[in-house]
Order: sequence, then structure tokens, then C-alpha cells
Amino acid sequence: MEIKKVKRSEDYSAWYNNLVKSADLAEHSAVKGCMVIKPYGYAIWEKMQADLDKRFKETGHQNAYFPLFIPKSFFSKEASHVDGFAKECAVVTHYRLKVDETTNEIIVDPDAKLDEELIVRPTSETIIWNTYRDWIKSYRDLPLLINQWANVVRWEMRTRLFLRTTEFLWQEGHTAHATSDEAIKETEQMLEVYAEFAENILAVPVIKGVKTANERFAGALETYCIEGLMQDGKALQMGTSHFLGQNFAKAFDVKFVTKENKQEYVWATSWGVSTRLMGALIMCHSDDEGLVLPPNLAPIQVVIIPISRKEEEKVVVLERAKHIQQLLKAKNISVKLDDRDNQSPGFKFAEWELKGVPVRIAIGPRDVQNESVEVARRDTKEKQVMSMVDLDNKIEHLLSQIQKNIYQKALDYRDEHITAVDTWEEFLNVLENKTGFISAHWDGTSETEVKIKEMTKATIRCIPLNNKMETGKCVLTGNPSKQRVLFAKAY
RNA sequence: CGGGGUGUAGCGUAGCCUGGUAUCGCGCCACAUUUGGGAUGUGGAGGUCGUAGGUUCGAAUCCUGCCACCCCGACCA
Repeated sequence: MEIKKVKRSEDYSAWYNNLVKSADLAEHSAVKGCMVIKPYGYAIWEKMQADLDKRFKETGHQNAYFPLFIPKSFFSKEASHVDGFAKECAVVTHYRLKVDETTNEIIVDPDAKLDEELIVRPTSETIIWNTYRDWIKSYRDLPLLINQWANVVRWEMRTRLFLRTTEFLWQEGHTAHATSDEAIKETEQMLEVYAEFAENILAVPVIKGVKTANERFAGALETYCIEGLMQDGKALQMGTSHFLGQNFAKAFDVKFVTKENKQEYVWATSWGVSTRLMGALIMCHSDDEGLVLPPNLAPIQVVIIPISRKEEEKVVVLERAKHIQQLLKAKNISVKLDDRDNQSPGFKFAEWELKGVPVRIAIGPRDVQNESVEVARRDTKEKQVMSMVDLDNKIEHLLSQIQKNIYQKALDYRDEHITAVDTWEEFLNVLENKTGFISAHWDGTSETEVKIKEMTKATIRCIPLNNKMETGKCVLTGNPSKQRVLFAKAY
């Protein structure tokens, strides 16, 4: 594989695309806007899935699976939901192909038209709430806590690997509750689950907040979100958790009998994260040498590279390498022994750096003799010679240090890129030259929000949770404001 | 969907203006020598030049349609 070097500083999006391909994470497919996730990329996604799935189960959720197709009529039942998704829906209209007798080409059989078109799900609220109507009769059926791992389709105009693809993989939680309070608690709890996952596993610091009415999910009363900051100073929405009120219960007539024998509509939440998290992971940590994976997410945490000149050395070195592999495996560390004999050590060093493996151990005859190994860490590129004594514990410790360091580095960058501004001039200046989040007063109106977006492309990423109340003047209009909100250009 | 660009072996490319059956590097296969930061030599395999038509004795090259991708917009997780 020849690696084309593209620097972040020269062309950030070319760097990103190049990295996704050269690190063997994904590639474009024959279908417009759809990607093939390659084994190495999928292994990372599987690690994300496994960790999230565990967290969902620990908070009482169960997995289920609903259909890929949604009858068109279901879609029209919740008005704002339709508005939000209608323009990006793929629609199934026929169920059969046939060979055209004159051209001998495969065509859609006009006789096989569906009576009712089916929508390929862009999200599953409607089909799920239509099902919940039958599942929920009494307060004893609540709460209903369901998650599904699925693919969804949103017909986007412009796509980018992982960040925005026509089809993407995600999980969507859909829960039903007896009270508004309980549903809000669930919404907040899942936001917290996402935030912990992002920070502890992905090592991406996030800001928790709520969206403005403009940016809210179609059909939600409140959208909570986690926002990350990428290395180019643009924000990325990494997960959302919605309080849906009784909108879907009313649209699909989902009522339950209370203890007091009264009929009431059910309260709902939905929440999701997608393969977009792969994009966040890549853009937050990686460098000009390639991917940088946090140890908690790396499919391969340690790679061992044996080095030898002569045949007799090779035997000894390989024996030592296998011994170390066993030591680390016993510690539950995922280790790859790269014993390919058709590649030079230098090539392997570069390749595993490109793939973001957190720790590399090189062992040569010199090391065997000295009872040592050479240990290199991916995040700082530092190399050190370590003695074999207690090596497994030292590597384990190093992995957790790397995890912390990657997070801290991202956190420092993020914190340096939250800039409070009080004037419109400053706002424009920071947005253009410094980038990142801008903390500014906003008069609370949609008009101002839209105006700022039109003028600068910056949007209100969120109103941070636990925001400090502070009187001030809107950065654009000068109208009174009670708190600052976070603006940024976003993906 | 609008503006701009690109498409030649797995990857990166030359050739295109001025038509004559495709260049180079990396990778791949074999053997040998190598191996502490992207090894070297020798030999070999691999291409209906994105695709469908057209012009021509002859098309990677000229013309038309289509497709895909990239960049910038609009839209969006």
C-alpha cells in the first residue's frame, strides 16, 4: 500500500478522506453516498457498539428489532416529524423486476406497484409507536425501555465518509413512560450515558446542552445533545437525546390506564448515536502520521514487532515475542504479533502508526540479551527501553496513561477554543481566525439565530446544561439576554 | 440540485492539445541477499484507458449522452 501524505494544516478534508482510506477504515461504494466499512473500521465500530450496548443494558434497556420499511401513512401522523424528514426519504414503490422484451434489460415491473408506498426508515419513531400502541395498556407496562441497532437511510445531498452517508448504522432508543418527569429523567440519563462514553472511551470531551427550537429534532419538545470540537475548529454533534412529550403517543393513540383507572397518553423519549462517532474519533485525535486510537477503543492495543538478522536470532526473538504476547493477553490486552517476514521493521512501524495502534513493542537480539524491549507510544511518538521486569503491568499502566493523555490533549484544545465575546466584531474575528466555540449572548429569538446563520454559517450548537445565568446584550441585536449560548461552525 | 474539477493495472501517474493499440513508480508473484524508521537485485504476472454511443481505415486521444468521485455552495446527524 502506498501512502499518500496529506497534512492536516494544508487541506483538512483531503487529510480526513485520505486517512479514512489509507488506514483501511472505509471506502466509497458503487452506490452514491454509501460507504463500505472495511474490517478494521468495522472492528472499531464493534468496540463502540459493545461498550454502548453494555451501558444501555446496565440502565435497564433491552434490544429489539423493527422493520426497515415504514408505511407512508404512518409518516404523516406527526406533522412536524414529516416536515423534518420528508425531503430526505427513500421510497419503495414496486416489489418486482422483469426483463423488458424489446430491450432485454431488467426493468421495474409496472404491474408490481405497491398500493401503499413504503418509506425506508430515516428513523423509527413512527413504526415503533404504532407497535407500542398494542404493547402498552396499563401503567404496569411502563416504563418500556427498548433500543435497536439498525441501519437508516437519509437521502443527503452531499455526503462524507462516516460523517454523513446516505445509509448509516446507529442505535436508536425508544422509551415510553407514565409521567413527563420520568421521561425527562430518561432523556437526561441517556445523554449522560453518551457523554461518559464519549469522554471515557472515545476520549473526546463533549459539551452537554440543549438545542434551540430551530435545531430541535422533528417532533421533539426538547433535544439534548453532546457537542464535540474537531481539530479544525468545527463542532460536531455526536449524539442526541430527545424528550418527545406526548406527541407520538397522541399521533399513534398510545394510552395507558393509571392506578386511578384513568386513560392517559404515554410520555416518550428517543436517543441515538451513529457511525458518525467514527468521524469524531478520527478528526479529534489523529495526526499527519495517521490514526490515533484511544486504547479503550483500539481493536489492537499493542503490536509486537520482532526484529532479527540471522535465522538463529529469529528463533530466540520470536520466542520472546510470543512470551510477551501471552503475558499481555493474560492481562486482557489485545495484542498483535506482526511476524510477517516480507516487510521490514521500518515499514511495519509506519503501517501500525497509520492504523493508530496505541503501543508498539519492538524486540531484537539486543533486547533479548538485555532482558528489555523498546516501547513506543503512538500519541506522543516517544520511545523508551523497558526492562522485562513487570512488563505486563507497565504496559497496562502505559495504556491507561495514553488514554488519559489523548483525552487531556483534546480537552485542552477544546477549552482553549471556547471564546467568550461581547461584540459582533469580536464574534466575526474569532469565527474567522481562531475558530471553535464562541460563547455569546443571544436574545433568544429564532429570527436572530437564523440571521446569524445566514451571515456567518455559524449555528447555535447548544445552550449548555447548568449554564450560568448572566444578564447581557445579544451579540447581534443588542437586545437583553439572560445567558450565553455556544455558537460554532459545524459539520 | 447549482458552480468548478477529476476518472488510464490494487494505489499514484505519463500520454490526450497535434488519432496509429499505453509510460513510470509503489504494490503483487518467484528466487536470492536483507531486517533497530517505509530494503536491494534478477525474473514475472496484471489494463476491453469510468461507461454507452458517434466520427474515422484506425479512438485513451475528437464529439455526444450517462455514471461515479472530489472541492465550493444550498440541505442535514
